[in-house]
Amino acid sequence: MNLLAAIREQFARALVLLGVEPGELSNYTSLVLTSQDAKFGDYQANCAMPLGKRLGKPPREVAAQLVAALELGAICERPEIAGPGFINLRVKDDWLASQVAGFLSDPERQGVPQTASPRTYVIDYSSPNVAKPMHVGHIRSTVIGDALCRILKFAGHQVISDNHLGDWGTQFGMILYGLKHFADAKALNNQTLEELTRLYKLVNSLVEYHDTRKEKLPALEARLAEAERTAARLSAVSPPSDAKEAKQAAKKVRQQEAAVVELRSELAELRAKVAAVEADATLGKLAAEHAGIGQQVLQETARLHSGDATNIELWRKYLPACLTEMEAMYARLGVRFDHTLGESYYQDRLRGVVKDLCEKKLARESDGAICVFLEGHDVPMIVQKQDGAFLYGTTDLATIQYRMNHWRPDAILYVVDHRQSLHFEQLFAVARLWGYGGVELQHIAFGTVLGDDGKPFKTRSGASVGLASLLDEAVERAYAIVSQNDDARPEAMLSEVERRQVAERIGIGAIKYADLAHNRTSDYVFSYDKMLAMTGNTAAYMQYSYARVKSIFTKVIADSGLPVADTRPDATILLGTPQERALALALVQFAEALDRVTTDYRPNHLTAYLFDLATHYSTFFEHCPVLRAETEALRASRLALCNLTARTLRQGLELLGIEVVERM
RNA sequence: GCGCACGUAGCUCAAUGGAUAGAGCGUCGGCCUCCGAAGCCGAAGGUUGCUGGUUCGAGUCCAGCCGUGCGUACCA
Repeated sequence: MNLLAAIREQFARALVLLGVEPGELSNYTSLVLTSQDAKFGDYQANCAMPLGKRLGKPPREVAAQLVAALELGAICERPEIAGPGFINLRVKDDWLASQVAGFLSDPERQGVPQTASPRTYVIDYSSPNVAKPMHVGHIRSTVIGDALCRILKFAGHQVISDNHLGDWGTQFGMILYGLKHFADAKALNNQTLEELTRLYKLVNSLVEYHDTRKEKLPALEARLAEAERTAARLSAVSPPSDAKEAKQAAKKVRQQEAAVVELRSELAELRAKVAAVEADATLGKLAAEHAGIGQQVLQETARLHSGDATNIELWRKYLPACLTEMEAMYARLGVRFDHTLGESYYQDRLRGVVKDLCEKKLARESDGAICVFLEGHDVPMIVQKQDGAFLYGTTDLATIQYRMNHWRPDAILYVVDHRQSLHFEQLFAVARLWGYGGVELQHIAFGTVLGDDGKPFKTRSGASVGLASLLDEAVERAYAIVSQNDDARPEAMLSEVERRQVAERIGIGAIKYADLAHNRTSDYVFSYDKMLAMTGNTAAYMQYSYARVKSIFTKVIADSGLPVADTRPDATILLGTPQERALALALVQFAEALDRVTTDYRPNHLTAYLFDLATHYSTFFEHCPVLRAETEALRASRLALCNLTARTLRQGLELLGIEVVERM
């Protein structure tokens, strides 16, 4: 059971007796919380203060009435009223003990209830572009989305995971252009994917080159000139006599000068990039020969969309190589999807979407494009370009329509970079106007992965880091750590094969855990050293904690000679020390942690819980001898606590998509 | 310009409108003839960017300012 939920139910009953309307109950029951500080008990109810205000009675009096109306005797000690009207609750030791004992015969769920109101979720995550190698930016979407799928499913919801691949957009137009102009037939045959990647990168850099020369550089030069003029003007003005105004004016000058410096360095960077292309004999020649490449790429894309036979055939022929590569990556990450319906899947529905939007007067022509104008937005959502091509917004609308028709979900979650929040705001607004008001549409936004310098994580040369090499590096470092530790033992414990397996799990786990442990909405700094640290809130530490618990059972097996060293499901749990009690309470609160994750889709609540559980276990382990316990009954009880801790750690990590190791 | 995020210990980050804002790393001090010390026990470290407001109660909500990042009509 969910202890917090059970206590809240009791409070709901009591609140009704005090005259609170059923519709307002949750305003008050939501103020029943786990205590931040153990000295205030295990749970606290803070509802007497607002209720007292509402009823015009002293809060402490209301608290006393609530306490009198509560029927929590089976679960809690007599509630205490403290301060202005806090009601502090302490869970009874014997109730805790019997709950925990019950978990022993429930290895699948450890007392975590299935939700009473199951919903159907579609979770849209990962969604890489084909041919464009997956990079560090894809990891968060993939890892967070996968964890949310696992947790919602475990909670008893129906979950449909869908990988909405970018397999139909401009990036494939680049491949098409590359195939037609730069392909090496032999390489294309033998090393298809490598060649496609090469083509993508080549075309992309040429497009970038021309775009920079024609658009970005002039724009930046204009901005710089403007900034320089403003700076000159500001510094020419004589300072105002008023001290405060003078200070502000001086500050403006400083800011403007700083802006000029920044723009100059930006300009120098762009010029250097252009110069680098021109200095490269091959690249420079290609750039000169393909001056209109940007437009041409868009035309290739448009031709694909309009059903051009050649482009369709090339697309069919070369898409599979891209997909195979992705599947290998997902296999390594332990991520799977129920569906992989990419953008291409919806291409024949796009025309109909636009037509329908026009007929319903939601969309209209503007500057040659078909747009949906939305109240409160300066820019419209464009659903069809001047050249007739559709955009990802169009595809996203078609996708919503498809998902609603086929799966009838209660919620669709999009696990996508926060930079796309404007797009989703518009998409959801249009979807609601279009008739999909009943479904919960949520952008599960997350922050950028940064390097040590606080800027988006890149290699030293400025390229984005490929996902494969990222994983390799983490696993390599994990291997070094595992080997070093094992070598430091009097006698090595792990075989080479085992070391490799452990390193893979620790390395991949480290990356996933670091991602999940941070509040998803904020950016976070990527650091191998931090994520692979054996101390602190890391996957390695959690895995260590698990292995350490398991080692007790290894010892039991060795000593007793019994093949299975599990605890008896009928063991009695004894909670004679504060450490045992704290551990038992932590075990019971697993359900609450999962609940917190599902209410606002934040996996970091689960990592925080697991770290807390591991810490409670360490304290328990330090203070309470297990195998050398004073009595046989105490030994059985403590072994049971160890067993349940191991199970909860394993289960919790599994819900995050992280594998444990039995020893390391 | 407009819009959206964010600003918390030296660093990396938590915190559901609740009591004295918490962890880890780092620093300092204790604890291994004893189940994995990758640990435990303890100390130091904060005007939660600033100023107001709402509230019995604000890191959290509102307004204004300062700073950072991102986005802003035909890429995704």
